[in-house]
Order: sequence, then structure tokens, then C-alpha cells
Amino acid sequence: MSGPTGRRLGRAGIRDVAAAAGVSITTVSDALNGKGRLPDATRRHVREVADRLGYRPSAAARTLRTGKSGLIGLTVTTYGDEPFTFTEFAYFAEMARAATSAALARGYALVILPATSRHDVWSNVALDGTVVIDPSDQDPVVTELLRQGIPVVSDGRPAGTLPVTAWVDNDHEAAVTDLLDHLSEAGARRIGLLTGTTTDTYTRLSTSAYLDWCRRTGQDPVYEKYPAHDPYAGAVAADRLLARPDRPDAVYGLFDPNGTDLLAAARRYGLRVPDDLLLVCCSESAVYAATDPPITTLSLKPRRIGTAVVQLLIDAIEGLDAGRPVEQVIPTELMVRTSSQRRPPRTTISPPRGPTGR
Amino acid sequence: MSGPTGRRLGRAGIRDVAAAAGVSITTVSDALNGKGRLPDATRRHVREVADRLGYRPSAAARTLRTGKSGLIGLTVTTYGDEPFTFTEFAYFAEMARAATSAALARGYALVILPATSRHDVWSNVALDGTVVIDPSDQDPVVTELLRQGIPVVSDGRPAGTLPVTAWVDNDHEAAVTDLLDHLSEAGARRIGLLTGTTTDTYTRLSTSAYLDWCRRTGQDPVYEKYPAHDPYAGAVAADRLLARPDRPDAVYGLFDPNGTDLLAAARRYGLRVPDDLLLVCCSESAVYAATDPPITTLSLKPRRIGTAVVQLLIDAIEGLDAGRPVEQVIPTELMVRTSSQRRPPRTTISPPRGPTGR
DNA sequence: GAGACTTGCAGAATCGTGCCTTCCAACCGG
DNA sequence: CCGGTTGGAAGGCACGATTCTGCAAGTCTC
Repeated sequence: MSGPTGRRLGRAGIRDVAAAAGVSITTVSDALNGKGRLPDATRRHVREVADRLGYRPSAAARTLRTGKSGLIGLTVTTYGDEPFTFTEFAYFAEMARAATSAALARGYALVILPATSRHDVWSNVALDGTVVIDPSDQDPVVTELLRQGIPVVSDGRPAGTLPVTAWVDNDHEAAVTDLLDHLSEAGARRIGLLTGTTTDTYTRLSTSAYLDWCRRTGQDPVYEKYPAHDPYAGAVAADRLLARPDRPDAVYGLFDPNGTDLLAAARRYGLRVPDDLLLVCCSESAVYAATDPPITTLSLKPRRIGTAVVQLLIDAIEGLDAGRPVEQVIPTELMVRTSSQRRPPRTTISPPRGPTGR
Repeated sequence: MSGPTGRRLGRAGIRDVAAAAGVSITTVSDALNGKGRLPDATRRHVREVADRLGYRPSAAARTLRTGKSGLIGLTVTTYGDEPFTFTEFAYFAEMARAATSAALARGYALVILPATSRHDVWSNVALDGTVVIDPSDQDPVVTELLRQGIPVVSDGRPAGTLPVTAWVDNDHEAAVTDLLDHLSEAGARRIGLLTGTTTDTYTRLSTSAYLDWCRRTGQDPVYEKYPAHDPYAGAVAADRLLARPDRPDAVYGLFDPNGTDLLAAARRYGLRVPDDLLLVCCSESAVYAATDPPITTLSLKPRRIGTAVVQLLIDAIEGLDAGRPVEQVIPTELMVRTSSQRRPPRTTISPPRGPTGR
């Protein structure tokens, strides 16, 4: 006998629900999706039966039919075999967290994908759109996605003429300039820079902003480069910078671990912070509020970036982006702490404050 | 004229490839998937035509047909609206990184999903399996997934009788016991604990191991609890612990930021580390190698856990897990640094009066 | 009370692949 | 000459949902 569909072993399908509810497949679909014109009684009945059978619609079938998967790719830059770099941990974690939240709030889920052009995985997942972190010039993955008509929003302004759908970034030049002005006002005469050897936009723009500032203010640049993905190289570079004959009296470190590395190096050379050396680094880590002394940090606001990137992307996916600007600049925040204030207000020992600091 | 398929606007389908190559759909499918019996000449020809048209098979259609999506869910615990907790940043980031790598290496991609039972997103994505971080007892999401026949592997041994497919965890009792022994050998007389208010397995097992150790060694437990997701509460709790009349001469902090918080608190009270206070915390962060003094940390080896979890899950998905053990214990590593090594011949100053001998 | 309109629902096409079945031609030994 | 085997490729169904079209019955209007 060929029963309605008796061979189903595992999950219940829409046919089973229709049969159990005594209605047609169309009615079930409409009732569950709130689409057709059905009396509430039928809707409730169908929903109840579906619940009773534990029915879950097949995501694959729905995606095939509607062309929308509800999935957003999150591309992470890769060093060697490992996805996303060591030095961007806190930044990436916060950015990804915000992006995940924002996506989920709008009914999308995030898929982590490698920046490599290994087609295997990319073509195995149906994406409605993709977030690309710091795409390289002429990025083959981005080009291919755009060719397929898939929106791409990048974190970090795209290098070259990469025609991304939209991008979000900080104003790195302004951030670095403000920061150097801040150090200068605090009494710095010679500001050094700890920078990276990579050619990504962040490193490039920050470094050139530093060089511009030096040229404008007539200071000789004093900087050390190192491969940012190597934590040991960072400590060595910090040491090198403070060992120079033209030792700077203030240092800005572009990467997260630079703060502790510089602090340790300063200690080795007997330099007191902030009396002998002013310190600022770019970091999202909360540890710099509790170091001795607390270190001034530049925050790139990864939460806001992650949120903005996803909003822009979903707007583009859903066609809501008409007339909206395709570029968005997120302000940075300089969290001034003791390490960059030459005249410390001689802080009285205060107990830790509560969340509201009331 | 009704051409083969002239209405296709966007991407090329398998039909277009078949038409362009002058073969049937079956042949294209077989050629690209290496399935049928075809001469190499035909294979190459079809592949070349497919490349020329920029053909990418529809992931949705393939998933619908084969029942395999190549997607693995990564469930993150949620506090409030934000996915994954503040305090587990470095742990989660490293674990997710390793899991992503391991999955990609075997041709799978990772989807980040919330632990909430909001069915919307969960049912919108076709998963071959799921990794659950620290599932709660009777977790409805896990139960539902297992009911649907989807393998679930958990990071952290499941509470209660949750019938997960497999799990990976550290031996938290052994880790804490070893760590306390280490502190005791370094001269600690009264070891305090900074723990959390949450009921997850990690917190629970670690705390009970501490209490057991205290009972076994005859020490009075000295501990402070705080909501682990609140960074300010952590600083306050650290302060509270060192302000107690029965102040400990060694502290173990269960969460990542405890190290810097305790160090800052010790400084406020004029306690030198390690001379007056021995310090250990559980962290994956590299900053503890550069603090003053460097702090001994317990590493849970999140990279190994992430890798193991994914391997187990994919083995289960692909049916390779017959006879394999369904539980795997990853060893921890105590990275001994200055903060837990008492200077050798220094006479220790006896701590403030407390109930001695009992 | 007859057309016009609305309500409630069913039939069936369709999305793009994978794969099972069928079919043809060529080849081969006896 | 003929049945059997094998290489090569096409036909067509199924995966499980969405949705367009359409039909019957009820309601309204004048």
C-alpha cells in the first residue's frame, strides 16, 4: 500500500503535517508563514498539529525555493593555517560578537569563513551576503562574490578600487593625529611608534598619519616595525625601540600587546611611566585599566563597527539601502589613563568603583 | 524561439553548463563530482566549460538532495543580549579559532548560533551537527537537536543526564587540586578563591574541588563570589577578598581578568607579589607573561579542546565514530611564573590573626 | 435572485542538484 | 552469426518547501 508518506523515518515533513491536520500542503505553509488568507482557527489548528509532530521546515528546501538562506559570511584574515590573527584577538572577538548579535537580531546567522580562495567551502554554503575584514587589493574572493551578485561589506576601507557594496572604518588618520597631539600636549618631545610590517590598511594609514604628523611638527620619526602576528617579535621590537640612541620619551603602539610589552621594556631600562616615558597603545583589552600604571588606549570601537557592518549588509540584502550612504566612519575613542599624563593629579587611593560609579 | 534556458538572469545553472558543453545534466554532474564512468576528455571539457561560465553549484540544492550541508553550529552561551561572555574572551576566541580551522580542514564551515531557544534562527539553517559550549542541564536546544537526529558534541561535560553524542572537557578537579598543591608547596598557608555565581560546570567543579581540597588539608575555605560576566564586579570581589580579616596569603582566580584585578588590589593594600601574596589565575591571555610580576596561569588548552570537539563531531556526522570513545579529557597546563614562586629563603611574615588550628 | 466580490483552500509548477535507471553502440569469444 | 559484456551518456524522478493559479461556496448589492 502506498500510504500518504509512510516511509519517513526521521523528521516529519510538511506533507505529514498536512495529512495529520486534514488540510493541504499549501494551507500548512500559509498557516505557518502567516501568508495566505486563512481564518485564525485554521492557523491555530495547523500550528498545533505541527508542534505536536515536532515539525521543523527544511532550511535547505526553503533556501532553494526562496533564494534566501539567512546566512551571512564573516571572512577572517588568515596568517598561516590559523584564522584571524593573534594580535587582533580582543578586537576580533568584540567585533564578531557585535556582528553576531546584530545579525541574529535581524534573523540572520553568521558563518565564519577563511579568506583563502579555497572554493570548496565557499561554494558549499549559500550566503546572502558577506562581511570581509580588511580585504586586500583585488581580493579574488570579494571579486568572485560580487560577480555572483552577492553583497559584500568590508570592515576597513577597501584598498584600490575594489567595488564593495559598502564599507565601515575608523578615521585612522584623525585618530593617530589626535593621539599624537595629546601626547605632545602632555609634554612629549619625541614620540616613537611601534608598527607592523604588514600592508593592511590599518597599519598603512596609521603609519603614514604618524609620518605626516612628524613632518608637520618637525619631529624626526622614530619607529620600529615587526611582524604583528608574532607576539615575541613584539616584545623584541619594544625593547629595540627603547634601546635606541634617540630614545623617544613617548611611544604609541599600534597593536594590542604593545602596551604590556612596552611597560615591561621600560621597566628593564629603569624608565618610569609616565614620568620618563608616556605610553599609548591601540587596544580593546580591559587589562590596561588595571596595569601599573593604567595605560591610555585608543579604542577602535569594534562593537560599533561590527554592528554597523551587519546593518549595512542586511540593508543591502533586503534592498533597503537605496539612497543610504555606502561608507560609514566610526569615531574612535581615546581612553586617557595615567600612562599618558605627565602631571598625574596625584591620585588618592580610591576603591574600585561599581558599574555606575555612583 | 525558446532557447535552452534563456531567462537566467544571474548565475549560470547546471543546465546552462550542460547546454554549452553539448552534454546532458547528468554528465555535467558526474564530471564535476567525479562520480560516473566518463573518459577524461569529457571530464576536462565539462570542467573547462563550467569554469568559463563561472558556474557554482547551488549549495541549497545540493544540501536538499544530499542531506548534508557541510555546516556545523557553534553554540555560544549568552548573557543578556550579547553572545558569549566577557570573561571568556581569550578562551572563546582561541577555542573558536581552533574549531574553525579544524572544521575547514575537513570541508565544513562553522555557524555561530545563540544558546537561546529562539527557534527562528536555528530552524533557518541546515546543520549537520552542533558544538555546544557548556550546555545546561536539560538544555532544550540540545534535546531538540538530538531528537532530530543531529549529533551534538559538547565542550564541557554535560550536566545531568543530557545524552550528548560526545563531549570534551578538562579534568577540572585534578587541575585545581594540582594548582592548590603547587601553591601549598610554595609556602601558602591560606589559599583564597575568587569564583563565580553562575552554575555552569566549570565554576561548579572548580569550586567544589577547592572545597574538597580545603576539607582534606584542614584549611578553612576563604572565597568570594561574583557574577563573572561583570568586569567591575570582578575588581570589587578581588578587593573584598583581600580586605577580609582572614586575608589569604595566596589566591586562585577562576576567570581571566582576576589576575590583573588581584594584582591591582594587592597593590592598593601594599601587598607584594609573590612575597606577601601568591597569585594564580585561569587565563589564556598572553599579557600575564609581561605583568609585574608575571602571573602564573592555568591554561585549559582551548585550542586542543576546539580541535577535539570538531573532530569528534565530524566523525559522528560521517559515521566514523564506531567504537571510539565518546568522552575525551584534555590535560590542562599550569604555566608557572613569578607570582606563585616564593623567594627561597625569605622568612614569611605570618598573616593577620585568624582562627588557627581549625 | 443574479452578477460581483470575498473567503477558504487545493493543485501543481518550480527551485537546482544528485543519482537511479535505461538505452545505445561497440566489442568479443565461440 | 549471436548473446553477453562494457563504456558512455541521456531521461527523469525525488529532495521539501514556496507560491501562482484557480475553483467552490458564501456574502453583498440593487
